[in-house]
Amino acid sequence: MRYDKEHKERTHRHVLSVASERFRRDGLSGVGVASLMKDAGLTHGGFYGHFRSKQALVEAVISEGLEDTLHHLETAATDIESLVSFYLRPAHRENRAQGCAAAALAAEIVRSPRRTRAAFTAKLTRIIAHIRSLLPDHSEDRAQAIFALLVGTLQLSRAVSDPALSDRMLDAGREAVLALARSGGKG
Amino acid sequence: MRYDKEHKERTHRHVLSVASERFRRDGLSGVGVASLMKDAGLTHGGFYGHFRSKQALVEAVISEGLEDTLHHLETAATDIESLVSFYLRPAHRENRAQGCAAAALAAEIVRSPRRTRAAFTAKLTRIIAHIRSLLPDHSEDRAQAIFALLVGTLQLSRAVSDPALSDRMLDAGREAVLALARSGGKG
DNA sequence: TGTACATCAGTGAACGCGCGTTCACTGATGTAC
DNA sequence: TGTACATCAGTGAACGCGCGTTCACTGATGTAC
Repeated sequence: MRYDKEHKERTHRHVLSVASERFRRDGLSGVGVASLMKDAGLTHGGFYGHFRSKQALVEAVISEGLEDTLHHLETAATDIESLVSFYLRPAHRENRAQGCAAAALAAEIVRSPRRTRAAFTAKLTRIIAHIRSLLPDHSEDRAQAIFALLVGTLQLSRAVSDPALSDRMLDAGREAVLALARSGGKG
Repeated sequence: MRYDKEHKERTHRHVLSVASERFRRDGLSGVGVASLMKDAGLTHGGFYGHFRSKQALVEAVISEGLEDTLHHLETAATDIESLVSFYLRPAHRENRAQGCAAAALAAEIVRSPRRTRAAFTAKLTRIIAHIRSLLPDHSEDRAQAIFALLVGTLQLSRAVSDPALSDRMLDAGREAVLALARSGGKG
């Protein structure tokens, strides 16, 4: 099976994309290499032709996943109202696999090696910078708090078993983000 | 080895307490039954004399852990300023094992069976009710948003690899919670 | 244009290991006589 | 008070399974002649 020049690169991206969805849905430790490669339509042995280890894949997924989230925010959210409606909409709560990587993976990133957390930090900084650009006073502190509020609200709304409470939390989160955007930071 | 009447109950509580710390530190799927029982000073076989399954332990830990968090908030936080200083202090960020169970376990609770999420929801409701009681307007929406902001801020501050950014996020979170408490909910 | 060969992405058996769970067993001690 | 026995919390070997990783191999096809 010899393939054309771009074949391997395409497969690499495909595995990365499948991994990105599976990790967000089932967690970093909830997805095995074999099951992941099966989902990608390949056998497990081929994995190591694309990534040095599972940890290397995790790192790549975190970079890719947050880059993705950043891209979504940049295109869908050109003002704070659309940001908050985009991020805290019920469809986002229901769709973990394609949703925000920070919200899905934060807890496991905490337990990851420094290198992985550095990759996360780099992307997070850019997401916060985008939010900052949407704020009337461009407050860095407020942008940080707003993203934390978005992530926390999405996570809790997903964890809760009562749909009415979950909906209400999304609404409360939306209102609170707008209040924070209005009130301005401390600096 | 026959023991006095309360011996088994004491062991049960001890295993639960060790599990509670280990789960918060290493995640629900990062702690095996054998390693957990070794930490508790016992052998793995004895586990099933105390819990029906690992999932049953997880449920118990979530209930216990959030009850604990509620208790801490009730005793340490009698106004919104002390709540926010208590929750977002650096020592809390550093001490996952004894810290807020909601922040440590939310991501994995999302993927847990309905029963487990119901246990979480029950305790979460009570935590929010306590925060609500500290707010000038007793706004339920604001209380929900404030807890989401606390959880999100703690998680992100733990995930980030840059200590200065992490400190700043705690500060920004504190300021934002106070702003939310002041500005009042939508209702 | 036709043939021989080198390439290399992907295959799948095998590795040692830890997982959750079961179960026949141990042995210290409370209780019955 | 002394002895025989029942109790039962805890032990540790064993189960089937999936984990991450390695490696000798396959075989379709681009390239050299």
